[in-house]
Amino acid sequence: MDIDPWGHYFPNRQWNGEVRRRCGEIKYQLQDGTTLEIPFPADDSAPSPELDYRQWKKDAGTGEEIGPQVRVAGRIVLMRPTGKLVFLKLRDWTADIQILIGKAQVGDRDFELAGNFDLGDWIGVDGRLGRTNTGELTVFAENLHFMCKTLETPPEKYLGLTNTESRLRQRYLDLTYNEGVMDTFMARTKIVQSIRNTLTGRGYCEIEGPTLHTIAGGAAARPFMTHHNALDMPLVLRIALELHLKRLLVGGMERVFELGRVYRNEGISTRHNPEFTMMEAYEAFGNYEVMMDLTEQIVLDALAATGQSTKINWNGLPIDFTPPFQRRTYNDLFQECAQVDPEDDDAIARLAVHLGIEATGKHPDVIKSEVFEHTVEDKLAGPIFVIDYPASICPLTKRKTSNPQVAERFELFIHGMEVANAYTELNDPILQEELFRTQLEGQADEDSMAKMDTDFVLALRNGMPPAGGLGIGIDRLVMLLTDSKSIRDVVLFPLMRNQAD
RNA sequence: GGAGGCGUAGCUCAGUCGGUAGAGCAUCGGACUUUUAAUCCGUGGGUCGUGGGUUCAAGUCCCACCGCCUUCACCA
Repeated sequence: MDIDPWGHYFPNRQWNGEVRRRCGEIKYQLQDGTTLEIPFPADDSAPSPELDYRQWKKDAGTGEEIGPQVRVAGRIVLMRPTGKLVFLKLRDWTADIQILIGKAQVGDRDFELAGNFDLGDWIGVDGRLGRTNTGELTVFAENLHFMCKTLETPPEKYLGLTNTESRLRQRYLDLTYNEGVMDTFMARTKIVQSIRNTLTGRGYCEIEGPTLHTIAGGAAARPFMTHHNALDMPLVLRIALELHLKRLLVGGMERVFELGRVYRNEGISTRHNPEFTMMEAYEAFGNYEVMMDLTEQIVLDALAATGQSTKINWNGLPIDFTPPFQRRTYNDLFQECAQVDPEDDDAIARLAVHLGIEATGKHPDVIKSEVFEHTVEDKLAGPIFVIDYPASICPLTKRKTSNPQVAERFELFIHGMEVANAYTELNDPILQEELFRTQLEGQADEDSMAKMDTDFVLALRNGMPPAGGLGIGIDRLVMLLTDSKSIRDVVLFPLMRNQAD
């Protein structure tokens, strides 16, 4: 075979999906020179079940279909050779399209080439768009272009690749051969793009902060540890975006956000991956009320960007995103779900013991928070903003002027999942230093907050404008908007252990 | 880390009471100019996750380990 299998250049390619949309251009030409319209809707790629295409063709008289000249490229996912004809199903990331290769039409040389095609090969085809006798939209090949060979056997043509481990370790096969996988990840990019558009549309600028930190701050999580050789300095991977974005507020970036990866050295589950994507946005002169409105807008825009209405299903459960989302105070929900007076620390401690929570030596608000997680969070079908948290569990949040025991914070819950977390940012350096110090007491060394971030306090001493701050877990939002049960379905390459030999 | 499930051909899966390792698809060879998971004829393909143990004999029973899934724990 004198065809270079690795070097064919194939410019000006049209996507298979676009080619399929052109099927309305096909004319059925009769022998007397007149033409008939093909009796299919222009956007319909499948034959109409009511119509017997063979019979229609017979009734219409002998003639031929003349479609536009098209050029397609993709991977061969199905091959049906029948003597001197070969039917292929060609797949690109927009759609599948059938190719018909006839020996008389493409010539001996290209037909010999077609005889060497394997499932999984990448090829390009020049030809005319038309319909076969059964009515299927097809490119009738005139020239073949061989692009790349696959050396591995593809998955089973009907059942696909179902083994979970193989799907994750060989995501490229999952993307190509399993229905809906590509759609989910395309939806993810649309959601991410939509979030950027929403924020930049409101005057935000996007920045890239450092991922290597000397102190892992902005959240309570165990960090991954690493080391810089030339500086002989221990470093940690960031667990949140917060503290550097606030430094930028100090510097005068009045609306700033980052959308990027954070790393937490903790357990793995259907809702946790060690590295995940977070979006944090900070708006000077805003507060948590402003951030609630922004959160709604981000979610609604993302729904629109993925072509969905405000009423969707997740995991068989309905979600109604019709704004405004419900807003309930922490204490109200506590009273309602835990059936205990949210002000009665003793009663809460008794309930904690009853629930099997270790209560001794903990701050009453910490106990309250754990009781809240046990009794309230699972019941929050949402979308619901839980607002006004106990101040002592919110070290980076501004207190209500009317009640310093309450922090201006909200979390957005949907079906028990925490999707967003936001507050009116604390910009009092004296109080911030004091709260860091309080956090230090009784905390284990590996806990990230157990280090005084004097550099951040110094930043605050230079004056941070009052601001609202918002964090959204992108992976969880994508899970909800793509009806995905597991975070592994929305992370292209989730962390896996070394493969067994 | 605890509990439960799973691991057999490239893929999807059977494998009985412990007694010669099986099927479909895919591969390879042949026939076929309108197929739709094409069809028909023929063909090759295995360290049964890894390592031990019991036994005359282990894919099967026992132990340890590796990996994946679920669930709990952990998790601002």
